[in-house]
Amino acid sequence: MLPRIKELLRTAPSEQAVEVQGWVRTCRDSGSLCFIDVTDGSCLAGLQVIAEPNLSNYESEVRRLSTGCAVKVCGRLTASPAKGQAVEVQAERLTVVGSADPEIYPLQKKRHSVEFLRSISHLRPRTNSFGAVARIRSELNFAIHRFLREQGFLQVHTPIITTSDCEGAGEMFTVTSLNPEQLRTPEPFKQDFFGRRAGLTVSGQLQAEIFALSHGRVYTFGPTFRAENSNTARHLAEFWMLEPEMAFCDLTGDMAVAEALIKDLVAAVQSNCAEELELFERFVSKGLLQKLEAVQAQPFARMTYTEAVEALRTSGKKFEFPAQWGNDLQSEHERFLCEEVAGRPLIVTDYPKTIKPFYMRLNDDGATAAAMDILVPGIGELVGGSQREERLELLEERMRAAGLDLEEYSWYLDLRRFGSAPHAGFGLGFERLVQFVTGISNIRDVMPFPRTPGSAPC
RNA sequence: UCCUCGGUAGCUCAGUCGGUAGAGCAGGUGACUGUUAAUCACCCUGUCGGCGGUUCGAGUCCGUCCCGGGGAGCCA
Repeated sequence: MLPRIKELLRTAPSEQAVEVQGWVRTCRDSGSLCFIDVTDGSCLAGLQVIAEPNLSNYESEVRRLSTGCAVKVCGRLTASPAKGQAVEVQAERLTVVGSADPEIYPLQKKRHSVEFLRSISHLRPRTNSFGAVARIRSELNFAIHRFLREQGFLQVHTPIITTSDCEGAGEMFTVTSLNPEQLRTPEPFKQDFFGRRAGLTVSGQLQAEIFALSHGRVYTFGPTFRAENSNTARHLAEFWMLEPEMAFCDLTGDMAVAEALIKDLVAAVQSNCAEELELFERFVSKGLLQKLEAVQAQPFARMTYTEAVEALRTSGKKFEFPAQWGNDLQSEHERFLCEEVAGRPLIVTDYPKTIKPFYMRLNDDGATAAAMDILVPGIGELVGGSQREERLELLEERMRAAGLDLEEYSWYLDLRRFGSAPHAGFGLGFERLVQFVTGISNIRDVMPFPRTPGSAPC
């Protein structure tokens, strides 16, 4: 395969023959020559192509090139005499592979608003910033698998179509092969494909627990679906979630893995996507690089829920909803604790059992659960996790209290009947991680094809 | 879903007291031997989100619906 622009930019120029295929970002006609900035998506910087009138199609095609055209360039890699780039390509042949009518091509050689780009999700990956997001996203994806593999984790492919509702995780999309008329019958799902109601997964946790209790350290990482009518900058109806699950692990071990993971992932982007981070530092989020440095510099801050409530009540700061033990923390509370009290990622632990789902392990105080949330500046909750209740009687009690049918979850209870072991895990919102690392404020701009209430264009 | 602010040229926006709309950028044509969001000159650009109402007259006022931003709830 031909070397990509990312490699060519690092190659010492010696008039060697090269071939480049990509898209025109800008084209400047300066009298007797054209400067064409070509990108192939491999990196942020484009490759400058010099086209002179000796090209056979100079007047007919080259001078008319515009943003978005697909081109193939054959030429020689030379040292650039001007500032701005070390190397450039002296074109010997330039073929227009696909034109892009500048009268109607939506992308211009100027900055566009993210709202406008969101309306053309099929073209926005061609822009500098969305191209950079895509590369960082891919880097983070790879780093997740690499890190967990290094730590001895096994990846489990948990089902996308599921019949078990991970209570507390949100509304499920129903999956059915029935037509709308059949759905109006009294008990429609008995006639449905699976003979019972099925839906798109809201979490792979319960199935991950199965493999944690056979393989020790496992993770599931895939698309997750929530049919919530959430209209915020940090929720999607379809998103990616990483869920590690570890046997013989308590909440302390759970937090240690989550913290080490986040630090490693941030480091991977810092060393492999430095250009992209600089772009976001300059144009998206001033202070981003410093914020990421702060992640590495010291251990994450930690406090219990009870301490958090106390800190909020004695802070002297006025909140729209005053903190009160027993109520969940409000967004304003989380922001204050994380951004102003801690000034770095913060882990809040041991929430009241009444505001947490049935599977979280009851603490010895009988009032709190072994839960932990990792809050990060600018985003809020990045990770939610817990030690799971491994004691059969206590789990059954919690399930009955939550009004769940124990028969439905008999397989889950079997895990406690046979060879039960302490285990813990967490869920990390992948898009929120991409938001945190890039400083991009709206989650719709870190997802290639965001799905939100009323919007799923392509 | 609730609160709030918006929707005017391809994009970003201005538009006063109700009197049939304007700027920058982009685009077009030309000039220019090294440009970096090139520069300079000239030119083009409108269902003022949709529907209904008030009025002699609505981009402007009223109602309603749609779409978007910010905040909240739910959570990753």
